[in-house]
Amino acid sequence: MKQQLLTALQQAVDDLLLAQQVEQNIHVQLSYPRHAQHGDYTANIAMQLAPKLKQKPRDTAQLLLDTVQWPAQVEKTEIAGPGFINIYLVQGSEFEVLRQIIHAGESYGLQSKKNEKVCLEFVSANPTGPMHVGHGRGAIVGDALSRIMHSQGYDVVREYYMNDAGAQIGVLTRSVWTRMCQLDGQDLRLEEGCYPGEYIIDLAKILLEQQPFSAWSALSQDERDTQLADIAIAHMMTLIREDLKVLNIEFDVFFSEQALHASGKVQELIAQLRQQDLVYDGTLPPPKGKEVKDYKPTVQCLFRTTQYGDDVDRALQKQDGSATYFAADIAYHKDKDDRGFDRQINVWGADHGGYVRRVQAAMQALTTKVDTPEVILIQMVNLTQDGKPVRMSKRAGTFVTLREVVDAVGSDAVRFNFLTRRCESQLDFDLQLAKNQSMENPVYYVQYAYARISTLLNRWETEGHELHEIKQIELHLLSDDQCQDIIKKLLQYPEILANSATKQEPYRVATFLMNLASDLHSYYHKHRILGEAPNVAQARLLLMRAVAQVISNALTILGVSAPKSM
RNA sequence: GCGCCUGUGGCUCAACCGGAUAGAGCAACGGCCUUCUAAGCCGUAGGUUGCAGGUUCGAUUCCUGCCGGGCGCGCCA
Repeated sequence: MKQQLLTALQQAVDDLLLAQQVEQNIHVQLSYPRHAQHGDYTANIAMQLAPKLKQKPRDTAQLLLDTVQWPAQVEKTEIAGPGFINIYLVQGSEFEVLRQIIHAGESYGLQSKKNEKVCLEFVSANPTGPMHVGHGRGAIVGDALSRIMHSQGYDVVREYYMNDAGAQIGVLTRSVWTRMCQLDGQDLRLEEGCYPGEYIIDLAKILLEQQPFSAWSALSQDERDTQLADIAIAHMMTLIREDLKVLNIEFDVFFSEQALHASGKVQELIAQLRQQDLVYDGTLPPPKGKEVKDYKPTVQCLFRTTQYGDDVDRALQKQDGSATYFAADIAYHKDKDDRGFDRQINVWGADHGGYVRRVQAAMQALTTKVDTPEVILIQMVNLTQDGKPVRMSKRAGTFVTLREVVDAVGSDAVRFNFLTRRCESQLDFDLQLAKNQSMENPVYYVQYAYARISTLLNRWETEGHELHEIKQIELHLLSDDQCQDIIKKLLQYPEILANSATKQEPYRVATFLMNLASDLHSYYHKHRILGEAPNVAQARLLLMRAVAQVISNALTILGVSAPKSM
């Protein structure tokens, strides 16, 4: 419907521009007025057009209205306020959406295949310990986004980049080995910087069960480190996968940084860049913003990222000649491009904000694609306990695991809680509050609405009644304001979902659900359904079915369950 | 110092690509369960959208400057 209106109006605008010999393209937008008194749809086009035509907006609106060929469902139009064109549909045309929903069922809101391959990378937490609450936000947003984009026809691959190479793996093996030594009875202290968490001790025990300490210590240090690292990483990834699993999150691809190094692709890349004169040997200025004691200017292999908008050129090799994290990361993103993805989207924590530009710069140099990868920065989760801030750090061992929270309040509550806010806003998460007052979580508000409807439908059937086909139902019984509000929301759901995908903002779906649930609760309270005359009951049940369907569809897309009873 | 994000009732957040009268929840106060789930509903109170300019017919939204909060700024990852 909206599309038809747009087309009609656009035609009139184009004609008008042509007639007035204004060479400009302007595309019409229709929005839903906040107040019902302003019609079913409203257009602000006249106000945008008027200055270009040197007219008064209301006059322009009139000119447009004189020529528009509206579809038959348009009852009337009016010019209002400074020049809005308000459109009113024929009574009853709004019921079409109910027919659509009942007919489409689970697929209401979905879109057909777009033939666009998207690589969505998220979580990518270091395999050095279980996930903490901060990781959870990125995990949930990324997962929800993948579902939302999938629903809109994108071909989404969900990818986890395992940082299973580099210094933190050394720290991990050192930590484990120290614990193993301690378990063997040695009086050893955990070195500065090692991971103090309990989970390391668990791992140490597992390793000692595999073979006795004597066997481990018989190995050369290199050999031992390699073996320990392999097992430790595998173990940590298992933990992480389990943590994700309880949140209903799974990945298509786990991409290993180590494998990338081993394949020689990183060195290859550097060689290739050198050939293209994109790297050079130079010195970096000392870092700004904080005192650096041991800064020594050294000659390094640098990538000319400044040519693509970065602040300084970035090092690809450390002093010892090994590749930097950045070098591997470029190779990784290049690899994704080679794998044929049309788009790369990365969900990163805000602490990686400064890193975005250099990766994009590198990708621009390598592929000429601008804005690749697209990065969604998730702002930090400020964890508090009883109102007091808790610093989360794997190194300090002061973190609250994601698992702990999920076990306490459940996947649905955690997911929805993290999805109700925009990614750009910081999030306070009080552990105690989350556990105690989980009932306040808006997810229950939404699920409750669904459960109420389910009960109604269930009772209706157990009492031996049937649900009528939509053509038998007296739809005009759904003409009061409250019904109309609900129907309008149902109508807007596909657009909300589409916007949520294009803008990559899952919170829109969550917000929509809360609004719809609010309407439902209000309606439910005000109107009886089962006790009414059969024709009234049938009509209202139809509305209920449609609402339940949309709630269920939207919850599913957010990865949240829709229980039939609570 | 520079870059990114952010500032909306006491608190947590909405407001569709700039639209008409800025909306919810929590907290406060007052009501509603012999009837489909009170995890709910209805009402009252609470706002100069951080401040100052600018662009526009029109600004919470865009631009500039200031103020406040967060994150980041070597060869760590």
